[in-house]
Parts: sequence; structure tokens; C-alpha cells
Amino acid sequence: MTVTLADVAARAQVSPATVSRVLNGNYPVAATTRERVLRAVDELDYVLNGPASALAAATSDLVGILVNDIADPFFGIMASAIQGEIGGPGGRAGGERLAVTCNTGGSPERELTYLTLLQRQRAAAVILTGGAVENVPHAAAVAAKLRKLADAGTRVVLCGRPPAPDTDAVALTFDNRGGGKQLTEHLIELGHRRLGYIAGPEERTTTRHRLEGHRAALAAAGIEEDPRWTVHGRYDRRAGYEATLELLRRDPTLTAVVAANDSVALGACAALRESGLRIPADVSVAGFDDLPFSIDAVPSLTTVRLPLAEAGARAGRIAMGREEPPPGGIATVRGELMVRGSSGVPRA
Amino acid sequence: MTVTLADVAARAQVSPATVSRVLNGNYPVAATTRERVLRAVDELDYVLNGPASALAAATSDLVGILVNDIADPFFGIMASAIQGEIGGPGGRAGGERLAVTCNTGGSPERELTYLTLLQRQRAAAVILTGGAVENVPHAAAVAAKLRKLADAGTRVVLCGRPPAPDTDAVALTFDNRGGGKQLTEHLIELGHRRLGYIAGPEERTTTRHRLEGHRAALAAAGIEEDPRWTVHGRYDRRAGYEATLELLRRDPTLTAVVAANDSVALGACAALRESGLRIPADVSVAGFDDLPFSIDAVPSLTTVRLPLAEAGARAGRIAMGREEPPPGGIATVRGELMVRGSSGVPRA
DNA sequence: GACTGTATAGAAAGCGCTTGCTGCGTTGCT
DNA sequence: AGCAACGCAGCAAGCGCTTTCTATACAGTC
Repeated sequence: MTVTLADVAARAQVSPATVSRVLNGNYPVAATTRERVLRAVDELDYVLNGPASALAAATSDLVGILVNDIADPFFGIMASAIQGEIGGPGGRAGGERLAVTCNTGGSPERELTYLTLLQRQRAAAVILTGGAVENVPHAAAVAAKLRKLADAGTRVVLCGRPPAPDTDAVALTFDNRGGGKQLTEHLIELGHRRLGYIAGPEERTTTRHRLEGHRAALAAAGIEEDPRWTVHGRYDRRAGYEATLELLRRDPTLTAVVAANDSVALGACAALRESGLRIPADVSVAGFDDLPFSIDAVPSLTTVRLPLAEAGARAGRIAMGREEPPPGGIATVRGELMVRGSSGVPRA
Repeated sequence: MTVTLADVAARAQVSPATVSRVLNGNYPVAATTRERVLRAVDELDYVLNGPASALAAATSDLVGILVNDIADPFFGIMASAIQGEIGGPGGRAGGERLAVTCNTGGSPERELTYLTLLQRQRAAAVILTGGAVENVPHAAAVAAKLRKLADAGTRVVLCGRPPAPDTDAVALTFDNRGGGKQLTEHLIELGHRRLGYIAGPEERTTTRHRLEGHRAALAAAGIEEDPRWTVHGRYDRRAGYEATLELLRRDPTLTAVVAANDSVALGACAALRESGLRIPADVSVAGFDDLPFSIDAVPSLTTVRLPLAEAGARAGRIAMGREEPPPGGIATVRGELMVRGSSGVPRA
């Protein structure tokens, strides 16, 4: 029924071993023989059996990418950049690798499940993107998995995620704290003194780091923070909308709202507008990430640009062994403050 | 080094066959034996070797999802919905399946490459999302691949993509033509007579269908279309921005701009604003898809909502054999016109 | 011309798992 | 009590490929 290596070998009048070597190209095969084999492959429309070859060679050409939310461009952009670096040549069997994106939905269990699945597939590399969950047992479980993966020869890279202790996973970490600080500093410079903050889910590292940056800026400016000024929610538009209404209810005198990310900021803008407030005349708004749509918001969003595509590409190259990991296995990727229309001088 | 089935068997004092059957759960095993095996699995921290099991069983638990652009929420939302239906139980080996998203970047070659890779992995199912490329040889090549995949037992489902002739792939097709027609009818009803159209890349089915719907509406209203009113571009914000400037240059009297999708529409809005035109007072704008950010645009975008998540979920269930395919293997998924702030009565 | 070295191809032993078939002990039936 | 039927576990034969080791055929060397 299905064509196998042996069929190709028979047709090309060589041994299966030779066909395998032609296909993997890491062993001298005479040009004429190679040609004959290739022709046979073509004529029979032969497709290598991946599992069989993975079993025999004890490696596979699968590369796993874990994302928290595939519907969120934040992850989509990174995943896209990673895939761009993975598809190309650089390995065995024609160099084609299958980059697979796995959507954890932010759930710790699914994260572990996917890691197990990738371990089961003997993945060539695994790249984890986005913030981690701050839960000690879970973090330990993940670290243990990562260690096992590494032991089995799988390269592990973290992209936009804090380093995993007791692991030799390479980490490209976003400087969320620094970015958050810069952003709030900018607002303080404009004259804001009463700033609301819409944070992400409490248990995520990204959330904590951005919030810490924000608070550091407040502290440095001698502004005492009112606990009512912080609301937690998910990283989406709707959460931003609701959180903003809540913030307004708690303290109608706020002159600025800093959002956990751009989607949240968009929701915040909607809520402010519906409440009859002008942006930035009445309330300034700031986001984080600088996703493509942020520049099109009205007014365009002041935010912190994270080089998602660059970081993803780099992570991809490191995972493929085409770029040296940073010294110590850890690199910090900084964001860049983008001052745009949504932030301005506070009303008198 | 690595733990194998045999190790588990030895530890549990049973044969490897029994361990395998416990793990796959499709053969009667006495409860006490099962328990003993499970304990051994746990103690040894055993992880099944995917390739080996795929080889022996001639099937794998991989499900491939092909998308044109993973950074575009249009695809992200579908992929997310599909994965949601795939992760759960419903098969062998604990029912866990690895849903993998492959980013073709819209390139026909990469599409074929990924299909081959999935064929090579003996994927359990493959789901192709988004429009197809209208190129006869390529379409034939894809159809041939799909046929081979189906022959090998891989279930093939198309989601938001036209049916593939000579294939028994199940197709959930978006009614792009109908949606486009409705949208333009709406604008015509408002009184618009000079409508610019920013189409997607020429070779995509989605592009053609939406454009056909637009033209059908024009024709039905007896409006003769000026060839200058149509510009082609990519499905992104930037293309919309540039195309709009071009349209304005060609005919400054246009009172409406219909965009190929929401991202394009956002770019169009930006261009219009920069040109000093008010939306919708001077020019109305319409998009397509109704992505989450569209409602937050200012003014919010009139568009056609496509039930991406629902369609994706359904495609996922069909791919997993948990839902009956539609009669004839083809179903049309309709969009819904969402009239919002970006469309209005044309200026006098 | 005998000997060593090099280039290329083949034989065969698995890789770790699944599964058809066989075998045995036990229960159900008459 | 005797026989059939059944439930459960093991044996062993692969699944299709990779790779080590071996064999052959030359070309080069003194």
C-alpha cells in the first residue's frame, strides 16, 4: 500500500541503507547512485515515515512552541518569528523541521501536558513564550520537565519569560519592570499624580514585573499609592473595559490609567469614552507591547514597544543551534517607550 | 538511560504487552494488574516514546492546523478554537493529542511542505484554514496531497476555505461573497454611489469572493463601477493605509471605502484621518471579519462578523470524529452584518 | 606486482512499541 | 461432574528506518 524505503531501494537497485543515506545526506554516496535514488523517490512519490525515522535515529524534527494564547497577536508575532527561523535548512533530512505551536491557554496543567507530549515526541527543541505562572509547585514541575527534556537532548529556550532556576534553559527575558517604570515616569513627568493601574492576572510574572516597575516609578517620585488605584484582570480588552469602570467608580479624580497591555488599554479607552471623558484631555492612557493596532487607536496609544519579532527570531535561531546563546544563558530584552497621542498633560 | 516499556513491565512484573494495553486502555486488563502497572509507570516516571508507538500502531496523535498568518488574530482565533476541541479525550493513549499550528505565511510552497511534513508524521488529522491560492497547478498539488493524506487515514477538514474538488475533505466555507454583498448593500442603502474597494492579494479565493459580492451589490443597484475604485494589497493595516491614499489620489470624490478585512480598514481609517477627512461624515469605512479590536476603533467599525471560533470548534470536532460532517461534506458558514459607527450617510 | 588506502555499497542488528494469536485458569451451563 | 466459554496475560513478529560494521573495487605507492 504505502511506499517504503525498501520499495525505493528496489526500484533504484540499491540497498535500503543507501537510500537512507541519500535522503539524509550525511554520508558519501556516488553522484550517479544518488541521482538514481532521487529519481526513484520521485517516481514512487515516496514520503519518509517520520515516526520510523525518529525511532531509529532517536531524534525528531519537531520543534515545539508553547504560547499562552494563540489568538493574541503578542504570541502570534513571536510564534511567527520563531517559525520563520525554524523552517529553513539546518538539520537532517532535507533540513525541514516541523514547528508546532501549542496553545496552553495560560493553564499550568496544559503547559505540563504539552511539555510531556513534546517529550514523548522526542522534540528537537522547545520554546516557551510569555510569562510564567508564579506557583511554586508548578514552577518546580515545569523546571523538572525542562531538565528532563534537556537530558533527552531537546534544546530548551525561553522567550519573553523569566529564567527557570536549576535549569540550563536559555532565557531571553523581557524587561517588563524597566518598561513599566519608564512608562509611568513619562506620565509623572507630564504632571500626573493620581494614576490608576490595570494589572493582569495576579499569578503571572509579567503582571508582577510590570506592576513593580510602575510602583518603583511612583516611589521614586515620592507619590504615595492609593490601594484603590490598582485593579487586576485578564489580559484582554474586556478586562480593561471593566477595570476602568471600576477604577472610575473608586476614584473619579484619576488623571491617568496605565494598562497591563495594549488590548487592555483599548478596553480602557472605550470605557473612558463611554463615561464621557476625553483622552488625553481628561484622562491619559498607556498600554504595553505596542502591538500593530496600537498606532491606529484614536488617539494612538502611548506604550512600550517590545521587540517581539526580533526576540522570537533570536530564540528560534538559538533553538536551532544557529546562534550562540547569550553568556550565562540569560539575556534581557529591553522595551522602548513610544510616546503617542493617548498621553498628555493632566487637566488642571 | 531512558526508561522504556520493558522497564516498566519488569518493575510491574508483567509483560510489555500488558503495559502497552494498560496505557492504551483498549483491551481488558484486570484492575489489580492495571494498578500495579500504573504505579510502576509513576515510580519510573515513564513517558511513552511517541515515534515508536506511532510506528508500531501506524497512527499518531498529531493534528495539524495550517494557517496563513499566525500573527493575525483571524487565524489565531480559529486555531485557538480548534485546539480547544482537540486537546480533550477522544482517542488512544489517554486521549491526549498534540495540536500543532503550522504557519504557511500564505506561501503555496510552504503549504505543501507542511502537508508533506504532516503526511510524514502520519498525522491523525489536518485542518486547513483560510482562503486558498487560486493557482491551478498548486491547487492540483494540494488536492493530490489531501487525497494521499486521506488514503493514509488522516482526516482532512477545511475551515473557512472553499471545498477542494476531487477530494473528500470536509469543508466549512465562509460565505464571503454573501457577506461582501450585504456590506455593500448597506452602504448603497445609506446613499453611497462612489465606493472605493481595497481588495486583498489577487490570487486568493477570499479576495475574489468578497470582491464579487461587492460588485454584485453594485450591479444590483445599477451602479457602474469605475476601475479606478479597486486597489489590491495585502491583508494588513499598512496595505490599507497605502491603498487608501492611492484611492484618494485616483478619485477624491469617493464617499465610502470598503476594505478587504478589519486590519485593512484600520489602515484606511488612519489614512483618511491624516488626509483630513472625517469618518463617517466625509467618508464611510467598512471592514470584514469583526475581529475583537474592531469594536474599539473610533468610530467603531461597520463590518461583517464571521463566527471564527464557532467554525473552528466545529472543524475541530469533525476532525476528531466527534461530530458528523455536514451532508455532502460541505457547509456554508454565513457572516452577519454589524452596522456601527464608521458608516453613515454620504456628504451632500 | 604486491600492499596499503580510500571511496562506496551492503548486511544486519536493532530503535521501542503494538497486536494477532496462543494458552491457561476460572466461571457458567446442562 | 464434564464441557464450553470466557477473561486475562504472554509470546513473538513485525512497523520502517538508521547505522555500525564489513566487503568490495579501485587507485596510488614503492
